[in-house]
Amino acid sequence: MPPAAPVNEPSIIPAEELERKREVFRKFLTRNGFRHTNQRVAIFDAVFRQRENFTAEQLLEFARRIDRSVSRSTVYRSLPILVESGMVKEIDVGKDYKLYLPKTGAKMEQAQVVCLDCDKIFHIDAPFMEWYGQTVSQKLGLEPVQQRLQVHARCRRKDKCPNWPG
Amino acid sequence: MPPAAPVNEPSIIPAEELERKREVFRKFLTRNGFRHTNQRVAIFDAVFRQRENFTAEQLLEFARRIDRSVSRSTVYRSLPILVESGMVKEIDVGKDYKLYLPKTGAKMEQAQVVCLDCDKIFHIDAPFMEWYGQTVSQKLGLEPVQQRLQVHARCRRKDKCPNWPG
DNA sequence: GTAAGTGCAAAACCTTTGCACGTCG
DNA sequence: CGACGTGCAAAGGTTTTGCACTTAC
Repeated sequence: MPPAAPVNEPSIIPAEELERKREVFRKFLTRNGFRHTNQRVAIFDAVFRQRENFTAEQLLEFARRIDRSVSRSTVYRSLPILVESGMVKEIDVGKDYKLYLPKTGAKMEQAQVVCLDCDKIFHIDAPFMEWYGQTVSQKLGLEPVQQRLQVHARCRRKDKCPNWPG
Repeated sequence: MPPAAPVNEPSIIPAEELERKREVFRKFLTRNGFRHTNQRVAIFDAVFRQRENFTAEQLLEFARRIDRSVSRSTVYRSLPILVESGMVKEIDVGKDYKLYLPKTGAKMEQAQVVCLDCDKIFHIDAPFMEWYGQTVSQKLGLEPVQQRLQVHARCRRKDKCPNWPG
């Protein structure tokens, strides 16, 4: 059961910063031979109106509020580009859908604490993670690409969960 | 593209130890109100003939060599029981299928290093992982259930990968 | 005997893809 | 114009489920 649709909130990011990010994205597209389409911009904007992590399906709904013509295919085809651009983070916590998150600022590596009762995800800095990935990979003669540290936990009683809505 | 079918190797485990494990499993079933069926035993035996991690589909094939009547449904319905019994470990490395592994002896927490080029998975002791999960969960008022640390890396040239077949 | 287990095939679910049309550059 | 992008619907691939039949206890 994927998370319900998010509420359409105004961007957390100051207008000027958003504009700057849009410009970075535009340059990324051009530089890599991608085209600058209305749909991609709508999806991009939808991403940066989020303050929580969201699913592809949620992003579709959100982007459609900005541009009705955005289709599911385009969302799914755009997400890898957004991730590749480094402006969006993709998280896989072992559920059957992936989660996405706008990258604001230069964040360091983070671990996720996933509450199995209320599905809330906490993001926690884990600076040692990168070091660990490098060390271990090197020992095996491999080249580290990415690492992830996830803790699955329970709040037991939903109303006691620090992040339970309400 | 899921891994190819495994080769049917004899059990790594000494016959007597396997017998003992079978008994533990039998008791687990009885104690929890599950029934002791031929199919479950065949699946159990199939698991403990493996020395590498395997998919549900591979397990089906393997179990069928022991008991032709084993069906896909039964494999998928048995795996959660095997995992719950603590005798089989389930690993999710972000591919679209889960991996399973017989638990031999009392292993400590392990991290996985996943080679993105050859799909090989290395299991590495990471004793600090449990400590980390507890510490972080406690800070959030949650009860830790499980944690996982995964490093995704590349061997770049397949023939150079320490685990590339051949 | 009766509740639990099983096999089969269909369904579920997110994600990907083929194809014809649209549009950016 | 010509290649890249898009929408739609159908396909993909693993895992789950409904149902009628078996079987363990």
